[in-house]
Amino acid sequence: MASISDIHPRTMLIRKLESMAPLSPQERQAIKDLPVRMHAVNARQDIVRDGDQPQHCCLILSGWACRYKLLHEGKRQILSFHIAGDIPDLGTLHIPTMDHGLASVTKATVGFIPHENLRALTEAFPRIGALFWRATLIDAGVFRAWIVGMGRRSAFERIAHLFCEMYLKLQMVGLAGDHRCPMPVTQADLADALGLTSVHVNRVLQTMRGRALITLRSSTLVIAAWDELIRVSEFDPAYLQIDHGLEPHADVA
Amino acid sequence: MASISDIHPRTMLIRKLESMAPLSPQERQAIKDLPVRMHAVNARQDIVRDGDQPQHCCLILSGWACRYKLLHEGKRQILSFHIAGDIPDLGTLHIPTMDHGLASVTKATVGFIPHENLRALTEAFPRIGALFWRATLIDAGVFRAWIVGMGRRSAFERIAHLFCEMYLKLQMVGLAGDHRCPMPVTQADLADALGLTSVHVNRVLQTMRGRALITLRSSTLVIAAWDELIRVSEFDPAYLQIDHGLEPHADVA
DNA sequence: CGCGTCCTTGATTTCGATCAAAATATGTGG
DNA sequence: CCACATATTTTGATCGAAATCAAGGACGCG
Repeated sequence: MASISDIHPRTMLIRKLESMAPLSPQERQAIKDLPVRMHAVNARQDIVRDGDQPQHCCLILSGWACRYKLLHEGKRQILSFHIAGDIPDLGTLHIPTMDHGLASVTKATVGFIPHENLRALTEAFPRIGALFWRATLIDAGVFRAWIVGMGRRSAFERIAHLFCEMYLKLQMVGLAGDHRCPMPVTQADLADALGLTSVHVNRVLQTMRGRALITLRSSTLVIAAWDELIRVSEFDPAYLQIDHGLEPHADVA
Repeated sequence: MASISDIHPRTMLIRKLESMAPLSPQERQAIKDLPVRMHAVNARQDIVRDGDQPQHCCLILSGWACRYKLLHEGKRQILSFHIAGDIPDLGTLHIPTMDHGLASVTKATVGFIPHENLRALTEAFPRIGALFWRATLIDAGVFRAWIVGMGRRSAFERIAHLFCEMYLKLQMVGLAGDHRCPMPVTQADLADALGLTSVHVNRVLQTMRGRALITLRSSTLVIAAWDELIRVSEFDPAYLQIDHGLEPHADVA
């Protein structure tokens, strides 16, 4: 039974950054010294609102979150999904006003870290600053992948592509494996993420199940035919910058 | 008659950065000292290819460029348009392998700046590093705006939105004004940028002309009904981070 | 002035949207 | 643990925006 106190927020951050590049003991310590204000949020709650000028960044510790934008007549576009280890609003360090909202998808735990401490951290340890920058660049790569999907892929291909993407993202932080991962989103959420309607998402999912490509029940996705999903969606994981075979380089002060 | 030698590459960069934040004399000087290798490219030529690992960044000095991704059966998705002052591949400083291509749209002049010099610059002047980071964050905001458009806007609204976006981007660097700007793209380019077909773009443009919203002839866009275009496309310029309160571009010699 | 690129037009098709309602989960308080 | 309320998924019928296919026509440009 996980409770807030079981989550070690700074460890989560260290693990995430070390999946990109090794950290020195001093860097690790500086991260451990960051003040993090823990916060539990219910499903479907705003964490940061469109137009806000937050003075802290939000580290996701458990659950899923999403960025979104609301349009006229209740239309919504989800811009990205975020999982443990992500800091979706890192950009507020340099762009003060949010041009979109950040909300929980599921019940979630988030840690708020004041801008001033993050700034002090990146000033004291420019390599950490570079990793933060790199994280936002990877996010941008995901945005580009979504643009490609929305512009040039069918509904079927888009859904398949998103499943591959989320599976790998979850796998990176140890939350997926064996072609099985959490997928705690409604079909309406998927629709809002992929530029479709929930009715159509439903029909495509049935096709996928019918072809025995996936199962998706009680918020768990099982990808029965990984290669096939990769193939039909032309999924190339390069943009996720998964750093396999990361041997710890001892040097680089 | 502008020739390569008339373009002052470092001045372009200084002007761009100063549109985001004022620079100190030392910072300006360091930028002036950057080595820039000038290069003229014809229309529709690759500048950086998908999969490349460039050792330099590309500063656009004149003309238009675009990022793009190719898919099966010749499908293409344009991911962004870039104009003078942009460094579309700044991200290669921290993400070595390109996950998309960069090509000229028109004849263009570009300046290549070695990574090592840019890295030295950002190490010596962290504030410039922050501005570079900020520039990539603004790019990400544009990606998000495109996602919203492709997901939830009609063809008409998408085209209108893009026109507003490009007009303001051009205005920021002094290349547009009076609701008139260059728009040197084919209808097929627009289609590939917006997830449409050129046939449909053509028909929507005719509708726009018919309603006297725009004229678009010989690569020049005139927006006859700015407010109307803004309204129908729900265009909110916030994501472009246009910093009013600094006069547009007092010439920096 | 000829040729390739780009734009335009028409006819037809299709993928996904829309509208409406039923069936099934999920959750909550008593 | 059940009963009720709410949210989500599923199904069916119809519609519509944009794609596709196919030809002409216009224009820059060398």
